[in-house]
Amino acid sequence: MNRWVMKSEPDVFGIDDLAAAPQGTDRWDGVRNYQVRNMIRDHMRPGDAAFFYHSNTRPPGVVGVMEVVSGPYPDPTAFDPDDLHYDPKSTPEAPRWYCVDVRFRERLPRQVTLQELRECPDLEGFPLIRRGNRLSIVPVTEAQWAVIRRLAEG
DNA sequence: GCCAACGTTGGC
DNA sequence: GCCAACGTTGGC
Repeated sequence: MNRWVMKSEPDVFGIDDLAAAPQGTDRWDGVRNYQVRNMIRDHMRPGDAAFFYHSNTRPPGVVGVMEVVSGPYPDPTAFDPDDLHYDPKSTPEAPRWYCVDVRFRERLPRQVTLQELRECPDLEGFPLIRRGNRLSIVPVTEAQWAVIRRLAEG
């Protein structure tokens, strides 16, 4: 089982939106970065756990936990000319972009802010807190997962 | 709203 | 294959 942090802007799609979705499940689509695409396509599997991270908000940070509930499959939004994430270079025959379904598991007892993550000595080298990191999905080790969980307990 | 960081595009 | 221009992300 792999562990991840997945970022989304709460103004666009936040933890509350996921919790309110049917069965608490929704498609994590719209990824248009090759590094992130590769992580989804090659390493995400059903049963993986993921922190839900609110980006581009004040304060940014980890707010909840979800579970990957599908294998990777071609991102249908890439095929839809009316979609914001339409990419004519991706076709059903040769899909360029991938997505997974995720299910809401829980809200954390309290948000763990980016600042707290940065200030935590046990998280040194964690890619999420690297300056200039722009990947919307980041792998998390079991140890890092436990540290973040503990921070969320307050 | 600003701007640093970084990915992508396209001319050459 | 280099690199400048441009667009986007995302913290602040």
